Amino acid sequence: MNISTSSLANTVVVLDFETTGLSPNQGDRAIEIGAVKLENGQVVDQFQQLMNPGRRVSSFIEGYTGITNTMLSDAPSCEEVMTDFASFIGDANLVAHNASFDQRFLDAEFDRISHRYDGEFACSLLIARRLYQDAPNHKLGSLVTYKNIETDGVFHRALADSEMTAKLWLQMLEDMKTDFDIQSPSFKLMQQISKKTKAAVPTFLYRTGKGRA
DNA sequence: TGCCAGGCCCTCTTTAGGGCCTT
Repeated sequence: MNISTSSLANTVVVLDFETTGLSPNQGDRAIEIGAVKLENGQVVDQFQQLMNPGRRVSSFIEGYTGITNTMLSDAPSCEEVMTDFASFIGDANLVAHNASFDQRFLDAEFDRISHRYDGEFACSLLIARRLYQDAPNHKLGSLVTYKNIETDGVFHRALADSEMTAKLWLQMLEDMKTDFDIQSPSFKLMQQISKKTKAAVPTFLYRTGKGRA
């Protein structure tokens, strides 16, 4: 493995979209993308950009995100922003909270610019449901409180949410070290966890930590 | 007019239904 490949293997981009609604299949578009790049557990870069979806957003979305039609009127197009974002992520693996949602919008927006990427997704929500089975719920904000993760108090903006998700991701890696003696949890291992039943995860992690997987 | 997401996951399940998550 050469140096660049080795570096890529340890690079993860944690991302979050703000959008006009819940479904690109129903015509919804991205209005903001935020992301942080992690290398070997350290934040090395970040990305945040509003984008103009070409139509007005609802008052619900204005209230939910704080992103107004006025703010979007001067923003570059989705196509411009997503072209820049494609360069930012490269082929790194990706993390998001409820990743199926962000993956749908990433794929839909990349389709519009005919861009393909090779990275794979891991879902912090699915992993948290398995690792933190005693949490009151698994909303991002609730998990941040549950794990005493420091925030700046901003929610539902793309960069702030991606930063919180990145901190949650690193916390989960740390907890796997302390609770299951897994010193360097790989991205693949995290994906494996998200696909196992909740009941099977503790035994799986115990055996992995003891090198018996 | 009325409807409108999609995937995961649990259970009073599997020939189903509904809550949880994301905006």
